[in-house]
Amino acid sequence: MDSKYSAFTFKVPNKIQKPNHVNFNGNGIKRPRLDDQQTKLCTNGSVPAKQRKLLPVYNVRHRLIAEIQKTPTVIIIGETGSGKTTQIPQFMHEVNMEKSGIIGITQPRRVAAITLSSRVAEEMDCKQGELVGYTVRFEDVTSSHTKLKYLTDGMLLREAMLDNLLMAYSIIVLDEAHERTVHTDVLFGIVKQAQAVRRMKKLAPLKIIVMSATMDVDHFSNYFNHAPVVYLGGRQYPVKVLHAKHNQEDYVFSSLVTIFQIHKEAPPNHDILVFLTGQEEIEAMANSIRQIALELDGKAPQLKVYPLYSSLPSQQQLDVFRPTPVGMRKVILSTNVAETSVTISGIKYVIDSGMVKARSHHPGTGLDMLKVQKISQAQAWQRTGRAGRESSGFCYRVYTKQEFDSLLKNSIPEIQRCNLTSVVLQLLALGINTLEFDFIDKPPREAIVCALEQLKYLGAIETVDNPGLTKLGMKMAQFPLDPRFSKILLSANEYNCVEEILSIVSLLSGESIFFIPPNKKDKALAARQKFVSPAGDHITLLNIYRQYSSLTVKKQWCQENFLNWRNLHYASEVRTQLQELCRRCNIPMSSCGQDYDQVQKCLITGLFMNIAEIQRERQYMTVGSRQIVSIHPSSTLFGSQPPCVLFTEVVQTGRCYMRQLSRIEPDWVMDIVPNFASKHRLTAHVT
DNA sequence: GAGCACTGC
Repeated sequence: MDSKYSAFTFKVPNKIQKPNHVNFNGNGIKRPRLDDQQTKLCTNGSVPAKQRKLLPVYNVRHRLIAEIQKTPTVIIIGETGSGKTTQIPQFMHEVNMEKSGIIGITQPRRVAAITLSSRVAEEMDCKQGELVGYTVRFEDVTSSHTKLKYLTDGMLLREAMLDNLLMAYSIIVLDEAHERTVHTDVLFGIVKQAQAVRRMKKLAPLKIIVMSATMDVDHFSNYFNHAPVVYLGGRQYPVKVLHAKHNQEDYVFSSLVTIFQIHKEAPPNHDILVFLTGQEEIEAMANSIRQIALELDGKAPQLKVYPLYSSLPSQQQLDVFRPTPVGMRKVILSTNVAETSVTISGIKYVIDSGMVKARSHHPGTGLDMLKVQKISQAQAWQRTGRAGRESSGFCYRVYTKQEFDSLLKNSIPEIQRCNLTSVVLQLLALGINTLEFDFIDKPPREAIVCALEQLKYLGAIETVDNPGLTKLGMKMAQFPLDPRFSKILLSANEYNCVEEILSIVSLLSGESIFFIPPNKKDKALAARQKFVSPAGDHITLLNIYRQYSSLTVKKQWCQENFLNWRNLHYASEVRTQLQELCRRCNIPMSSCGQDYDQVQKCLITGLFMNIAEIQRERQYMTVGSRQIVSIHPSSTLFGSQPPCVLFTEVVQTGRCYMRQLSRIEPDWVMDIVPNFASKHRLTAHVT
């Protein structure tokens, strides 16, 4: 019970019986509708039917097609439920707009690409992979007959690296553009350039369709040379928005109080979705709710509480989707996974804490920060919309209208707050200097220069001022990895440990394989102890992977050992893919057996910028950027104090924590990267 | 001493 929320958990039952109430204003706050002055091609929106003909977009298909045919680029703004993503590609195909090419429709997420493709294949009465197909990592369900291809934006970016004019496509639809993922943002520039070059060279034209749910369309339109904008109505039910009347000091507490205000009055089976910021907060609130609900026994419907966050094992995530038993109420406590990635039916009430945990990158120090911060207005509306998917609903904002008005209109695009090393390398592979790239929103120049400097250190480019790719850099760009990991993999043969590095890099490039349930922490840690190596986290990961891959019945073993099967399985698929790429690069397989020093030395070839030396009791300083850092409590090295460590990343939460680390010898650094070591005066603890 | 938003190749 050492959680920072534990005190809170016990106070709540007393507090809640006092007249402690969050007052909400409900007077006429309406979602800003699409401007009625604009051409609105669609109005109808209430018929709940499966058939295509009843989708709002169907009635306007002729005008829509005419509009798309007129200009090379069109922006389509459509509300949820307009049917734009499934129908518009079909309409275009019906009039053979793609001619001899194909229609590519990008999605930010894998599942979306797969499910959309399967729905459209069904509607067109064909098998997936024939006329309609999809391409995501590890899965290419397309054939030479495929005309409608749903794919992740990252996948299209990979394809652009083989052909930057994207000649296979005659139409590219960039869907969910408002999400502004790094990949979508880069694609904006790539397709815009491909379209211009194809026109200039008199090649087959490329039509671009940008689909978004945002109202802020001028930005997109201006970027694409004032492309026309088409508006589509949706089929969203009205949601009544209520704001807190007074400022709330504690969004967690206010959310909790609001849950019970609703619970005491709302009819059973009206489910509640609460947006919070992270695992610990969610689990703590789940406990509070369960305790309070006990005291309400008989006075309100029975409550079922479901935490929801992405590191939850799949089975527990699936529980959320089971229909609520009659006479009961479901309360789902979710991170922002429920904003876009996961859709739950039956939600009548949304409680919006107004907060989100977000990662931001600081180019100068190379540090990442994970900070709870205020959401944007667009995000607030996205959350609100989750209450109106099947019928009208309510959204309780645990913050005032004034606070809402003071929020940013849109979230800062990812490209302006992430590490750009990968992007810069990929653009270079496309022959583009990032400093000159036509971004819709430019990332800070400093961030680009830092990325170039890092690539120089890794040996991927000639110089920062003349960033031509080296032979090594070209190879690195082929790997779907952080450039530092690509470098490590490409060095592995020198250290005779390609097998081992393949495993470690695959595990590092996915999500955590450990699942530590808050109530069984001791058992989970004891289970992990069986794999722990004194060398640190990287070798511990290797130990786990070696055992995992030797087993035939893996799922049960994972469960017994508190390991996340889904993530381990994913890592094994990554590993297969990387192994194939190694084969194509003529890297022979090799293994160092138990000689783990080889593995550790190899890791230094890519992570030498991430070395820290002990300064005093439990306090470390990074060698390059001179930052004070500590060992993250999740590390197997937490508790020990090795003089010199190599880490995978630093994340600042409260303090700056190094995550995924290995103990190393300073001498190794001198040998492997002598220039770096002497430049930064590595203190080589001579004994 | 004390903590892990979310995607994606």
